[in-house]
Amino acid sequence: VVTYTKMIDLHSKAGLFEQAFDLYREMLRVGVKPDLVTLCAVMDCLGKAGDVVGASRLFDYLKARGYRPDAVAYTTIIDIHSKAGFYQKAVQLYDEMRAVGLHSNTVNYNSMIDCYARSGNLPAAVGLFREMKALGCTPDLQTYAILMTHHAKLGLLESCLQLFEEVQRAGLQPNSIIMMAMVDCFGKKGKFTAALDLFLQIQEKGCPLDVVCYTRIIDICGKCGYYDKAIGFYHEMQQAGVEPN
RNA sequence: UGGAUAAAU
Repeated sequence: VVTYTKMIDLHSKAGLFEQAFDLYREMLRVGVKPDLVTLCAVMDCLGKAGDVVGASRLFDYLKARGYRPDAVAYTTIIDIHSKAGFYQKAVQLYDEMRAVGLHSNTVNYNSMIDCYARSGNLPAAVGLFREMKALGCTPDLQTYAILMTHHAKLGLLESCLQLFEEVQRAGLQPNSIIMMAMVDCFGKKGKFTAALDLFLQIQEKGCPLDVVCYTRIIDICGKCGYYDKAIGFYHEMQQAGVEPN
């Protein structure tokens, strides 16, 4: 069962959904009984393949068959609904998780914080962030990345800066996602010089910049009217060995 | 030995 589960997961992560499902059918055919971990991997695969209904049905099925979903199983199905835009259903599943006595862990909080923020309820997202800290659940870099990204999208510079300070106070190493959220936020506020300065700092520090980072600085340059700089970064990107997509 | 969470256009 461990081998089949790992194989299903590997194919799913490689985007080979049909082959992942084939492996699941094969294990059933040869009489290997899937456990909760297997079903979780299959749910995740269904979700990534865009079949939210299928994932949801599998979750209901597994409960009906007597499997007891753990926090990972709930996070899997919650996140599938959240990413597909079914926020209410995600929150409903989150409530159910807590109702059955399961505790949120950092990953579960991260997923729910993102869910609330995506749904447009940033106060609820921040509320969960406070709750996790109050309950002794340590936010990680991803927690901050999620919060900073959403604050940046709304141009909430003060909050973004506060979160950035908190990252450093927590002794976490800001990565390019964290840094780019700050760049975005400056750009959103029309503080082009600050955005550009920070981006140059990231470059100087040798922080790995990928096509997403370059596309964002190009976009910011363009939106601020600095067309020459936009083209400049486009060339710089290629000189750095990053291919445009 | 296996499962869940973060950024652009």
